[in-house]
Amino acid sequence: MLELAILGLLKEQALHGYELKKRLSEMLGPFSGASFGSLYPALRRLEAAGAVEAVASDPVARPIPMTGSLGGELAAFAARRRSAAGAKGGRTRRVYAITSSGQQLFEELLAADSGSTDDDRTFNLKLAFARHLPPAGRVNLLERRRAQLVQRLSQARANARARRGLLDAYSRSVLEHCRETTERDISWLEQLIAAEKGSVK
Amino acid sequence: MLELAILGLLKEQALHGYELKKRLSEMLGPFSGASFGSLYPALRRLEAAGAVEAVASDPVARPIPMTGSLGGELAAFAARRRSAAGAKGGRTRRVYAITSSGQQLFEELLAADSGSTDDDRTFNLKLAFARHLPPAGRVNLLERRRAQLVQRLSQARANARARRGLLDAYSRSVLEHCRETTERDISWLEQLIAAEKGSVK
DNA sequence: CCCCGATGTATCGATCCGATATAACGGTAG
DNA sequence: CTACCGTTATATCGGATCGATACATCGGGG
Repeated sequence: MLELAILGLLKEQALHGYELKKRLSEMLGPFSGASFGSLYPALRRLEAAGAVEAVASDPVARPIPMTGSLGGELAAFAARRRSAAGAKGGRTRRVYAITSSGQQLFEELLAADSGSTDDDRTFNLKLAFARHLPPAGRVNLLERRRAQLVQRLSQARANARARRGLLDAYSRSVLEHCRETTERDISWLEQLIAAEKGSVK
Repeated sequence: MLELAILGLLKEQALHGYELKKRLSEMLGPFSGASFGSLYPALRRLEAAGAVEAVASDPVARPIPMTGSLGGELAAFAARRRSAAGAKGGRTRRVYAITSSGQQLFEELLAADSGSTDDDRTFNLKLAFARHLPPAGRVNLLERRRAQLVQRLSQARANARARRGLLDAYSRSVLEHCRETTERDISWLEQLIAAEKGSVK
């Protein structure tokens, strides 16, 4: 859910699309579900829903080039002209800020269960924003994830028993590596859960 | 690339959509990029491209219910009637087999480089089919993947240095866990590469 | 001065996903 | 026997995402 990621970042400060994407990429690694082709439509959706609003078509928003006030006014004029002309691309920044209804939407999305259909990426995203969750919500998120991985693991094991011998070495290697990764994920989660409960106590 | 997965499975034996999905799910875990909403369109694409062909609208393809030849003929008739009526859903199996041009397409997709835009799932898929690759192709695949992960890792580290202190404990935990997972992936790859080179020698 | 690379917004087509509809079959409870 | 239910099976829809590409502006170096 890209919306959640966007709202979470805008919650801290108003940003424009390009910067948003950079932060997203470095926050979730390269597998963030963030590309311009999905980011800009998502921003439009959020804007249409009233969850975010454009705060300033601030042209480049950089310390004024100190050639007197004239420079600033010219830049502003140029921005207006570009905006009015329906410029199809270009460098004029569109800075978005979160609204109060966006804040609310963020809370809802963060706490949403989605009935175990929570993607791997969605979980990482939610955990990265766990600071905005109440302690009970954090534990809940971690426990749900843990249950999901445990189930996935037992299913993988049952499957491995059923098909032992039918697969070649490469397939088996992939499967086993996945199994190990899942096991490590689970023990990571258990550490986090323990830490969470320890801090509450 | 779902096409690659489908062709790889059909290479071993002719299958229908439902079975294809089951094998896909247990082959790549639950993150196989396989859902009916993408599987059936992919089959249609492959059929249109001549890479696969329907071999029999075999109704349930089960040992004939031993009531003489009549049972079989009735079933075949029912299947023909259903097929002609343009049935919108239902249980009539559509079994697909790979064609020689499909074999060729499979080789191409498996060996394709895609200029480092290879997804995590795509890599796992290709590795699972590495048996169909020449030894040099296997090493190439593994080395490419390793280079990709090494780059991802160094980027993540540079990023961590830059933003140290700006992130809360949850974000940092996610990031660090990702880093560890990537490191393990790399050492796994290095094992595979060593094994591959050892077996060649 | 002019081109190059980084910054920035935007869109297109293709693909993939989750939900849902449709339908036939096997078994079992009444 | 039938009425229902869970599994098997194909198919489609709308929406989300992706990768590629286009367009536009700015700063800096040759």
